Amino acid sequence: MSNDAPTTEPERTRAPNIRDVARVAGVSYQTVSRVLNDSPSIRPETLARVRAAIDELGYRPNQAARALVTSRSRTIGVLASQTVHYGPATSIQAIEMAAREAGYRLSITNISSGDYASIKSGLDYLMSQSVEALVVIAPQVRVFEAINDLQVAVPYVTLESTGQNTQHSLWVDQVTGARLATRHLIDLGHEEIMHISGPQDWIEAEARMQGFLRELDDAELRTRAPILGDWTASFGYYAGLELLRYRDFTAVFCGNDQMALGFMHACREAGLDVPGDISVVGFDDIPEAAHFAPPLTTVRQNFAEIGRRSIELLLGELQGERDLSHEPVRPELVVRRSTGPRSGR
Amino acid sequence: MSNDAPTTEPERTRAPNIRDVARVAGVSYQTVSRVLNDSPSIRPETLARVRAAIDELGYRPNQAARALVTSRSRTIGVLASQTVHYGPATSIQAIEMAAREAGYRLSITNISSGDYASIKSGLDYLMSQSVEALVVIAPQVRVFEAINDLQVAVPYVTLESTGQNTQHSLWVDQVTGARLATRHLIDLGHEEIMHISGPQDWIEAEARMQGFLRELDDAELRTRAPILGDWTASFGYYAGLELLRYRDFTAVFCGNDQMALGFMHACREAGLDVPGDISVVGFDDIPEAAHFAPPLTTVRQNFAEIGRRSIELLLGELQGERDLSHEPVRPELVVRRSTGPRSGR
DNA sequence: AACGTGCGTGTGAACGTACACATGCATCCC
DNA sequence: GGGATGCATGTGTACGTTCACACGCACGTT
Repeated sequence: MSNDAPTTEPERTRAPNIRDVARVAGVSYQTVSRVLNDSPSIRPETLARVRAAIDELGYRPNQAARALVTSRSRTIGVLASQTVHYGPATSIQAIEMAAREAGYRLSITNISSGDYASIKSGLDYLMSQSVEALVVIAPQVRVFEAINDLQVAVPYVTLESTGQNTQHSLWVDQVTGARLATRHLIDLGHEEIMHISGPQDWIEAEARMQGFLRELDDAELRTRAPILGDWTASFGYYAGLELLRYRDFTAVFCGNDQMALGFMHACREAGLDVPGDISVVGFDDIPEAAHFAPPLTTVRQNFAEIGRRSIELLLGELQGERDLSHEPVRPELVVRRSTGPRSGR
Repeated sequence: MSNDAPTTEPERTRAPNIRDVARVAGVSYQTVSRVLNDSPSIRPETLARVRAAIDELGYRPNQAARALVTSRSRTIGVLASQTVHYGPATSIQAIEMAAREAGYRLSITNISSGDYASIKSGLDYLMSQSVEALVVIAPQVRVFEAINDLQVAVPYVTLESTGQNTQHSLWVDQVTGARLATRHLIDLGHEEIMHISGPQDWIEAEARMQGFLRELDDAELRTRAPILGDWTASFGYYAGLELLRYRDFTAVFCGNDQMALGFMHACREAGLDVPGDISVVGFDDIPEAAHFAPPLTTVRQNFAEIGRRSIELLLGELQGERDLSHEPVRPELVVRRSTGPRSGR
């Protein structure tokens, strides 16, 4: 009763810690810590002993303890929307790889709807993860409000398209991309050109629309109100059915490839030939675009590059770099078969 | 010199902790902890005071400290591949939402190539995050090896298609899905049917192929070696160009919608009509499939459901539930315009 | 009146790591 | 040969939280 034999079986199946490693290696735990953090002043022999002990025990540093004491979470937050689409998905994948390479992990949050409450709750969640930085791939207009309201104090990057707010944004020159697409249609002789845009609270959509309108303006062609879509093929289809009832245009510039696909579907149903009767241009160059019927002329964006650069920018800022200016990411026109000269009709 | 005035400005811009909250609320830190953990025995008045203090200070619990002391990371790992595709992306999104709802966060790792080293390193990374559970959306054959080699001790779920290994897998009845698709072609009178499958180390691809072969077998039709693809539209296109040189078949069942798209592209180039000359069936029902030319007959999978169920299963296992059997997720045939009766030729 | 019982709250550990500092020892220079 | 310098390693402490336990008090029971 007086002895509970406290020394027997003191270990459960607890994960080994830094002190266990030290004991096995015959050094102090601090030396082990030094090995883990690549301290320069370690004797090669000691280093080897510690390494051996780590392998023997299958030791893994406890990230929680490390985060606690350094007060660095080594986490980058991603506020995303529509991640099932090719563009965001590709960027996120590149972000994930770049972050992992730099020793950061990712915390991704999808906001289902684009309303303010949903954005705020997503942002709130990321903050509760104490992310060190933030990448926004979402409708940004409302995100900016939320970032202010929640007093987000970490560096963040959004994809911004006009090169104005270079402080927090990765400059993707979508205006030029849209101008390229529009110019291409104008060069083919089209004078009545429609635009089916993305949702207006996406800066990407807004910039593409601006590029479209400016290019038409420069060519002194008639501009008309773009249709506000939602990025989906279905929207492109139904918008097409509607628009083709009047058919007072000979070309369409779609805000992304999916909507272009839907639109071309509507053309087929209306008995119209693409590009014989109507030319169609998309945006993004998703891998499927080359296999649409007909293969789609579109504007290629290097989404992976965008993802990598985002992380580059954030990491720079985390390391206290001041000058965060950068070259814009430039899209590129890919001409395929969905565009042709304006029909003589 | 003797006084460094140690009491002045003791606080930097440190985040408030549980003790700061306690001080403001006039209670002990333990009481604050109880509020945070929804302890039942708290006087309503005290609760309100603590809540007010939390709001006033903008306090957020430190997850690292919490993880350290509870030795629970509240993280679920996702080992993924090809996340830019619709299916995985949709499942992951559902997983993310279900996990977040349950108070878990996600750690997603993409493996770029499917080789063993890459898988192992991805898995290793997830283990270093001390994930509590694991979802695998990747070529699984090699993943199983890696899981054994690394002695993964956490519950994990893979998408498995045959209902054999119900211990660790979510049963998605893709065999039946493939049989549905094949049956549909047979019912239309086709007797020479090709199959372009996914990569063989994906269990999904394997199961779809099995379903295809078995259904042909039951109908006593000739089976031939499927083409082993890589899920991409481009592969479907080039495979199509090759296959159509002989054209000793009247229907094709593709392992996913993208390959079907590419195949139909090849048909157009070869001057063949779908479904007039050749019927095509896909798999997955991506949102774009309804707008292909022609709209694609395919097998719908509820990817979101799969994602939710995965988490449900894992959470159950984490809470010590023993009986993890479940109903299989059943795919469903969606007949559109890419299939038709065998031509009389 | 003495006793257990429950509720609401407080006190002392412990989790595993990194940082600041201290120590022992060899080396160097004048 | 003695002090300064550098290297390799060890000791205390803090990070913010939860858990096990202890405490005081009001209540009902014996």
